[in-house]
Amino acid sequence: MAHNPRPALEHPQLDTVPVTAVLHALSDETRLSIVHMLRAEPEGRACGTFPVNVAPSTLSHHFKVLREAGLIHQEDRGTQRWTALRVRELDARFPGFLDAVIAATEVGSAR
Amino acid sequence: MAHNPRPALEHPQLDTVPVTAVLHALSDETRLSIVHMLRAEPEGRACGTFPVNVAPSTLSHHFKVLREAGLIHQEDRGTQRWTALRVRELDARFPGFLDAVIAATEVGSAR
DNA sequence: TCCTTCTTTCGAAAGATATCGAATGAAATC
DNA sequence: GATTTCATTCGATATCTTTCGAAAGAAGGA
Repeated sequence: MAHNPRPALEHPQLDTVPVTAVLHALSDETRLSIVHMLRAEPEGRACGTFPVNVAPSTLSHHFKVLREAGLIHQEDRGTQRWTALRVRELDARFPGFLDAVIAATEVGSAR
Repeated sequence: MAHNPRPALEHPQLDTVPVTAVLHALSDETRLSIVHMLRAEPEGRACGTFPVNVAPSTLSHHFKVLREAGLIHQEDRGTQRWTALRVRELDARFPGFLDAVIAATEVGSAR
């Protein structure tokens, strides 16, 4: 059997993403912590390197939600998948939003 | 039988509300539209006067979610319940957040 | 007191979500 | 080609959400 190459990942244009989808994507603790980490690393990082307390399959699910909400960009690099925040596009589409969320999380007595 | 007075409504301190709860509260279209309307009316308005497409019991549920997330304040006035956005407190706790969400909704090709 | 108005609670149903383990797939290396 | 690594999909489950209609409760006015 011939090997099929990995399917291209879909990244929606931010214009087409409902604001509610973005808010929903961020309303989960695990996902919010991922966004928070990515905010501090503009280069991004590999999926498996996030220190989260869920199984790999669950983590994969969360990445899918984040990607489909337009929050992250992912690309394959060898056996790993590189993940980065779509900072510029997000700032353009939702001015001030990302910063406000990050700031709110940092103050965060409560997450 | 003596009539019991209406129970006092609980309004959490914003310090104690997880950011994720706020995000979740806003991630529903109906609730987001309510917040949007309230943003334009600092005095607030009566529960029943919101032009939304859900049954009264459903609307009541949404108000509860918004209230418990610290987004709105409610008080009884006669037979009606007056609802207002907790703008000042929200701006203090989550600087820039409310404005960013409202702005994002207004641009809103997609909600 | 009776009736109307406003809103909530209750019970129930349908749908979405987070979670995991096992199996699968692709890339790189041996 | 075989093996290892990285990440996903699948199937299953438990929980949470949204939604409604019916019933109940409180306030105010007739």
